[in-house]
Amino acid sequence: MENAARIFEGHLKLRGLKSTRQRQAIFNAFIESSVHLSAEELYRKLRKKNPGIGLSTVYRTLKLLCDCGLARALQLDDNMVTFEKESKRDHHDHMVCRECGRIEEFYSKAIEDLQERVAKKHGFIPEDHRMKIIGLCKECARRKAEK
Amino acid sequence: MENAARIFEGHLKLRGLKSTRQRQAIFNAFIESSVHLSAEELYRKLRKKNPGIGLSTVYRTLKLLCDCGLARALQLDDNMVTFEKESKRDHHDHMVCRECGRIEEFYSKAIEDLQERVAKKHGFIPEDHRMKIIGLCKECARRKAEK
DNA sequence: ATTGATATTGACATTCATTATCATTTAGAA
DNA sequence: TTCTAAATGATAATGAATGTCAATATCAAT
Ligand SMILES: [Mn+2]
Ligand SMILES: [Mn+2]
Ligand SMILES: [Zn+2]
Ligand SMILES: [Zn+2]
Repeated sequence: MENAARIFEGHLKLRGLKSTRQRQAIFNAFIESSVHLSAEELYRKLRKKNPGIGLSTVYRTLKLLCDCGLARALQLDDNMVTFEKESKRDHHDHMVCRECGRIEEFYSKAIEDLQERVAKKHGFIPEDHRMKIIGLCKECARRKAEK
Repeated sequence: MENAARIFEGHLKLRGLKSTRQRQAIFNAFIESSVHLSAEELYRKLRKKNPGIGLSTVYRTLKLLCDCGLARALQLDDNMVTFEKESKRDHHDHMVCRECGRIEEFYSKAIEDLQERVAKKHGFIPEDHRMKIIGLCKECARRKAEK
C-alpha cells in the first residue's frame, strides 16, 4: 500500500513535525516487516542497514505510527508490547497459544457488533478494543491429546 | 464467601504448600479489598496492619490466588497488572475510560459463545480470554459534548 | 513436645522494557 | 544562507516484576 507513506507524511505535516531520514527508515522497515514485532525487534532489523539509529527514535516513531492509525500496539506477551500494521479494513483480534506462543488472527463481525451494543448499553462510547483468546493451538492440542 | 478460604487452603495442601501467617493476611486483605488493585496497592494496604510483610510475598501469593482461580490478573492500565477477585459465576470483561480511567464491567453471554465458536473454527481450544473496550464513559462523553 | 526436612520469608539486588534528559544536529520556512 | 524549533541518540533513569539467599517457620513424623 503505497498510500501508507502518504498518510504518514500527511500526519507529520499536519502536526508541524519533520520528515527525517530516521523516520522514513523506521516507517519503511515497519511496513516491510512481518506481522507482529516489538520495538526492540524492529530496532535490531533497522540496525543492519541503518547503524546509528537510536532505540528511542524507534519507540517515538512507533508511537507516531500508532497516532496516525498505521500501527497498533498489542499486549500479546505479558512483558512486551508488540506492534502490528493496522488499517481500518483489516481489523482483527488475536488468539495466542499458551504452549507455543503461536498467534492466530480472527475477525468476527458479530462480536464487533455486540461489543458496540454492550458498550452503548452502559452509556459508553467505544473507540477501540483489545480482545485476546488464550488457549491451545491446533498443533499443541493434538500433541497434548496424543500423550 | 467463606468458602474462598477453603479453596485457598485446599490449594495449598494439595500442592504441599504451607499455610503461613503472611499468606493468610494477604488472602484476607485481598478478599476484603475493592474490586481492582495492583500488587503494590494491596501491599500498601497490608502494611498498615502487618508491617514487615514483604512485597515479594504479596506478588507470590497473588500468583497462588490466580492459580487456584480466586484471583485474575488484568491489564487495564498499560504499565501495571491489576488483580480482581474471580469466581466462575461472575466472570466479566471490562470497559475503561481513556479520559478518567473509570472501569465498567460487563458480561455478554452472546459474545462469550461467539468467542468459543470462533476459536474452535480455528482449531483452537479456548481456555481463557481478555477483552477490553476503550472509550469514553458516560460522564466524560457528556463533558465532551457540552464543551 | 521435639525433631528435622523442606518450604517460606523479606531485605536487597537485579532485570528489563520503556521513558526522560540534554547537548548536538537537522529540517525546512523565510 | 540563516534561523529556530524540532529531532536525534547516547546515556541515565524509572519502575514493575522477579531472583537471591541466609534466616525462619511449618508440619509430618517421631
Ligand atoms: Mn495481528
Ligand atoms: Mn472487574
Ligand atoms: Zn501452540
Ligand atoms: Zn471517564
